[in-house]
Amino acid sequence: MKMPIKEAKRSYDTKLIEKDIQKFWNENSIYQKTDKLRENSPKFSFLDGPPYCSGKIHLGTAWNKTIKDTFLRFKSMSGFNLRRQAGWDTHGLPIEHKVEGLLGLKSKKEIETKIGIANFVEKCKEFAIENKALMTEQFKMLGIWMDWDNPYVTFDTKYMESCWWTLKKANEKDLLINDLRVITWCPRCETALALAEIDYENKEDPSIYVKFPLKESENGNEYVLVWTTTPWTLPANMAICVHPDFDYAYVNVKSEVYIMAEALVSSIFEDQDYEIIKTIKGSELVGIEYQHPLVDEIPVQKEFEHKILPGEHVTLTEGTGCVHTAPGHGPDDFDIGKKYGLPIFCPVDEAGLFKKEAGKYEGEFVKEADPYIITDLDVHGFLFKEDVIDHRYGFCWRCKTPIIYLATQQWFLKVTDIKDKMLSELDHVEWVPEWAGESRFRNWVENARDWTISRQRYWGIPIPIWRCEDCGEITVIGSIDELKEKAVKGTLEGDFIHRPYVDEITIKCECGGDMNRVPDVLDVWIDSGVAGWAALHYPEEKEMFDEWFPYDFITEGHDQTRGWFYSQLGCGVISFDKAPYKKVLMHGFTLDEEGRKMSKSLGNVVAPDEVIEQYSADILRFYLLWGNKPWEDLKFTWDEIKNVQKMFNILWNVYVFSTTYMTIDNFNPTLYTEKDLKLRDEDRWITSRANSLAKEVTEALDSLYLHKATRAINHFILEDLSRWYVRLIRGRTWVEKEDPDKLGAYFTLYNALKLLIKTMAPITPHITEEIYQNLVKGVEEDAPESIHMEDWEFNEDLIDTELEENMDIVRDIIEACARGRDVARYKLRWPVSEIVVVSEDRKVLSAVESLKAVIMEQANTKEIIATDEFENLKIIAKPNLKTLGPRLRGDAPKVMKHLTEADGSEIKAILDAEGSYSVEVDDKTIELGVDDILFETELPENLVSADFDSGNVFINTEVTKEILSEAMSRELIRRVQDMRKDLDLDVEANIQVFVECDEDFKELVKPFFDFISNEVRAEKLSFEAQEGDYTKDWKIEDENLKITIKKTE
RNA sequence: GGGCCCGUGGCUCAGCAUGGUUAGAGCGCACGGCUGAUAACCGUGAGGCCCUGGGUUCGAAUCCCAGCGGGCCCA
Repeated sequence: MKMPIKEAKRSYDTKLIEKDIQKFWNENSIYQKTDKLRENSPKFSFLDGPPYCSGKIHLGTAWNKTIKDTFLRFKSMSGFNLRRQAGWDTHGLPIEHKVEGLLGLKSKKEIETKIGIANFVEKCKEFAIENKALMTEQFKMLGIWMDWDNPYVTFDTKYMESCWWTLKKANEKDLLINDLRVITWCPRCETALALAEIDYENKEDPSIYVKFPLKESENGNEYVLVWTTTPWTLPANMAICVHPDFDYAYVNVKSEVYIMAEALVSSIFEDQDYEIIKTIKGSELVGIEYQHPLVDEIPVQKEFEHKILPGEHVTLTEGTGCVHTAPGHGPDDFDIGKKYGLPIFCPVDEAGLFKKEAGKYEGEFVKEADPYIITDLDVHGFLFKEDVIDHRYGFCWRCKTPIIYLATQQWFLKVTDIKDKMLSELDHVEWVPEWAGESRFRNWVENARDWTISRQRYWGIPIPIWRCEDCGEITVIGSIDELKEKAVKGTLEGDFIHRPYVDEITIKCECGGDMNRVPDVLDVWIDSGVAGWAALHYPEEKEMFDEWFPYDFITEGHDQTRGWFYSQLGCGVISFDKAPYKKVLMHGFTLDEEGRKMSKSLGNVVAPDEVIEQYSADILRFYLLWGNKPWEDLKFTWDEIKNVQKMFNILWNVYVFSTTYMTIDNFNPTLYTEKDLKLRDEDRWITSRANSLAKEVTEALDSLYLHKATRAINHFILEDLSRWYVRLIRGRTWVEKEDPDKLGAYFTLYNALKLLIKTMAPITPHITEEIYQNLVKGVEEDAPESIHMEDWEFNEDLIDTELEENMDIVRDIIEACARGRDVARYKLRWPVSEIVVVSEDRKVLSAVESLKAVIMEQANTKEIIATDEFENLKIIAKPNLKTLGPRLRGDAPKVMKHLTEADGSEIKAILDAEGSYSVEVDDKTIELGVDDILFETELPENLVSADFDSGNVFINTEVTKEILSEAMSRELIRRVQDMRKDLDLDVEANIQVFVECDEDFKELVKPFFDFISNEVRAEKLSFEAQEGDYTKDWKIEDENLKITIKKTE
């Protein structure tokens, strides 16, 4: 025999519940059992986008995992065998920085000189492991079910091995190249950065116009005018680009001539007198030689030729149309340099310091050299104008140092060669929302450039390239076995695959020379890009891969357009010629209440633990899926969290209400079939609603419209269950016997609640489990051990849309009755004799007919009538003086007297039938037409009306003796109930009641003795004064009375 | 400069892919009510050029075009 349903705790103690439930899951291995349960079901594979091991999850991460968890729990209940391995991103700059800080290291060089790479890497690893453990706990607190015991971790040897394999694959396809190119560079981290590693923020920079003197000009006074915001790149100037098709003007100002785009002349010389001497095409300027403005400072510059070159990239949006070109410091510049055979002159080293070639500026940090360069230009008279500009600039995403462009030798993946394949693969991926893939991501891929994958750092997957010292040949190692086979020197044990151990391994080249590893590590975006197969350790292990790859579903934030969505697609195409995922949900960002990004510097970060601490994991989860559409940014607002909490409180109250009565009656739904019960319309209605809800939620979750699911649940709990159904059945729960009518309510409530918590389980796994363990497990012998092991199901046959529509109408009507009573100051506690519902809508009339009992009880009326016309209205006819006044003159008052005295409805009938009505006045007969008479209606006395959507209600508020008698009885009951509550009596406790009052009052309530006794659970109701446990004076209407209650044992 | 998204009462958001009575909630505000789910709850009311301007249509918050404002990504 199972434990029966127990009375729920009065207060909703979320923290305790969640702690207990998580303990229950742990101790009974519920997660493992749930997965095992569906082991032989159809597969559904999911890949977790690995969060970075920063140590603390933020709200966005919480949102991300909540979406994943909800969808996966839903899939699991729907009968799928899931792969939901958690993943961790562990390598890279953020941890390196953190460790540098911890160890008090100030530069990259100090890592090698002060503590050594081995110690440094070891520390990074320790740090990652620590953080991973911390974050796992935080995710568990949120109730996220993933395989936490067997996650994939990017520093695992096996994981890295799979990554190497992908690089080898790239090399086989000739997609792995080494090249000198201008790339984005962080001078603080002294490493290359990929586009995905750059943040853009506003920054102030100098904005200067520089005069480049022509080598030969008539009066020696002609200059090319050039604009730049990076003066430090001027030492590397090799050319000036003009657009061959634009018009260029020779502008004479004072005694000097400036060459620049004609279209921009007025914006540069706005307040000055100037004269355009001549205008020529840009193409005509090509080939003109000029002199570098800083030759005195940078002697090397004397050795170069400087010319004007054509450039299609030149625009007229800003500047002068003459573009300073430094092939060592800009991608466009670099392309021009290559095209015209310019030297790729880059006098800046990896730390951003000017090298010897930079002459006077040697040793200076580039950005700090700006003022010196500007001053020098000014001294030479080459500075035309100096200003400051506030513009968007790129920063290293981890250390926030402004990036610079440098020409360096790096390793690239030739994404440009596989771009077309990536785009065609993209067509096979389903995106939610559609535009995320069709527009946003497609646009990003279309503009893809080759991917710089080498990093000059330590904590990362070492690039698996060995190069021969003698012949320069390279080998890309694709597995540990291959390395072991080819290695001639170095350790091959322990964590040998990380730096520095891997650096010591040498390989024999075919030429007989020694091959050493290229000392770079890989861009961390490669780490996660290969997760699809590295997590399965492919190709070393093939079985799992065949079962699960490619993945059915992934979901991440919109920042991953340039990140993980992209890196996975690229790596997938390199490795398998296909996208590794089939369906993607792109979700939004969490913003603060003002819609700003949450960031430490703004101090507006809300931590998930803070929300869990104050509210609960379930409330946070529900809120995150409720506040907004998943793909839009979510403004986090505490007020809204509070709102969600209110909803859960109400759900809890419904649960408390249910268990209170079910416990008293020791109710067990498995003992009854529908034959034993009396089911009312409202029971069938809530059953229908519950199934409709389940259907709606199914569709919403399936399509990832998660907000629709939560909103539907919210509506059901508040409107249908709490505000309506519980209200309707309240009377039935108070009956003190094995009443089929009461049992019908219990039975229905039980099943509605059960279906509701099952439907909510994926979203709020704790509270639903809590209710399930008591309610369902309390009575159902063969119920699964956990709600999460239940099957996702609902019964479409129980959905009765007509009944649901009728109930909607009836609710409207009942609310209208309440409004009417309110206007008439007539309490709901007092019954009325009759209510008439008037509507021309047949649906309304039939709804009233079919749910008559509901209205009668809720509107507290003895009679309900539905009709399309209300006959009791008094119709008053009045003359239309606008038409009659001028016509009748003196007779008008007489006609008025006649009309008001006559029966209005009779006049209306005649007028409607004959089109006119005649009045006899002083021997005259006056014919009145339709326009001559106005009708007004008047409610008979004791009648009050109110409107609802498609009609009106009329309430008869006449207080007859019978009505008053019942009203007084109910008033009395209310008082006694109030006193019971003051005494804090058990719901089922019996009492004795003694009432002292006038004889009149006694007579009034006498017919309701039994009713009163029953309602207040009085064994004895007497009108004699007697001592008791509690006595209180009351006033009902004008009646003073004294009530005494005595507890009975 | 380009791509994408967003713009609905004071606030947070539905509704918009599929155009159709009077645009819905909740919070807040004002007023009222209820009292065995009650450290709750319920009702009523005020409050909307649905960003602006064009267009398509019998009909536009919804579809199309242009603009304005905000955000993200890129140049």
